[in-house]
Amino acid sequence: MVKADPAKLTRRERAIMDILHRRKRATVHEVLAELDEPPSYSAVRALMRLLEERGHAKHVQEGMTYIYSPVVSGADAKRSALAHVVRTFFGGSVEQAMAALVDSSKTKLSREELDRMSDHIARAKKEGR
Amino acid sequence: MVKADPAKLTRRERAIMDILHRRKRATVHEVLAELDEPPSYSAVRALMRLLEERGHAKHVQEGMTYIYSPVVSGADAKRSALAHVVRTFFGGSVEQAMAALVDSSKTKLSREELDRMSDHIARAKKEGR
DNA sequence: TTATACCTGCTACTTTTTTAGCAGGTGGTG
DNA sequence: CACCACCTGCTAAAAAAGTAGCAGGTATAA
Repeated sequence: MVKADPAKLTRRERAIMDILHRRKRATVHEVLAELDEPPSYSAVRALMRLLEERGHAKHVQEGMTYIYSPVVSGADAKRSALAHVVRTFFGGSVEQAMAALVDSSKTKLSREELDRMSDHIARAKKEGR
Repeated sequence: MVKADPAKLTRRERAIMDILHRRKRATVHEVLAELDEPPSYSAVRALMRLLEERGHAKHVQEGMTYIYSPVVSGADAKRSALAHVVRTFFGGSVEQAMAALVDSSKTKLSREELDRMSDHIARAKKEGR
């Protein structure tokens, strides 16, 4: 049932999909501009066509150009990407993952952000009861 | 300076490295057993040798067999994997990532876990102040 | 209309990845 | 010792990925 398994992506394909997820939507040129060691325009185009064919991306036409975006919804992509990291690097422990998340960026988190995070957890506690 | 950039991993290489990260250490057989659509024993062996050659993995010999493990420290790998997900799927917002983390597994998080998570945030607040 | 500057589709080629299997070594067991 | 059951190293070939460039279409402006 899972047609577009992200684990099956090629190196370049993965790089491109990451960009699409980051930007939500992008033209071939935009993708090309963000790629490391960028190949030719033509090569990127071919890959994006392939990604579409395999069900990872889709496009809409706007004027003459194609605007690509990921086919899995943002929410689903987020969930599965997080789940994969939690499973692979944190032995499945959400708690440990969260701790790492808070610590690794300690300096960058404002008081307000931390407050909102507390709230969020408090809410989860209440709902989960 | 970064010799072993995880973004440069091949599809199979990535799958193997994920297993190594998950298990911390593994023999060729153990890796083979966890691979989807497993290739031959020989193929896995070749890949693991390659991974080592390229600086992603290392091995120690135990008796007659090699035990492989990732070369980057667990802590570093965790950090960079999380950072990548946060950047790619959450526009760099740690807060949003955390919210997704809490929500996506709401049912599975025990009261105790949520409490410890709150504590962790509280501690970060104090330290960061 | 003609030229220019975009864009996509496609095909063929090169390079890298992925794979299998042979060669050879080590240790245990009868 | 001779045999069996493991293990790794290596080579070569198949398969997949990555790439370039030609063909052709559409809009815009002179």
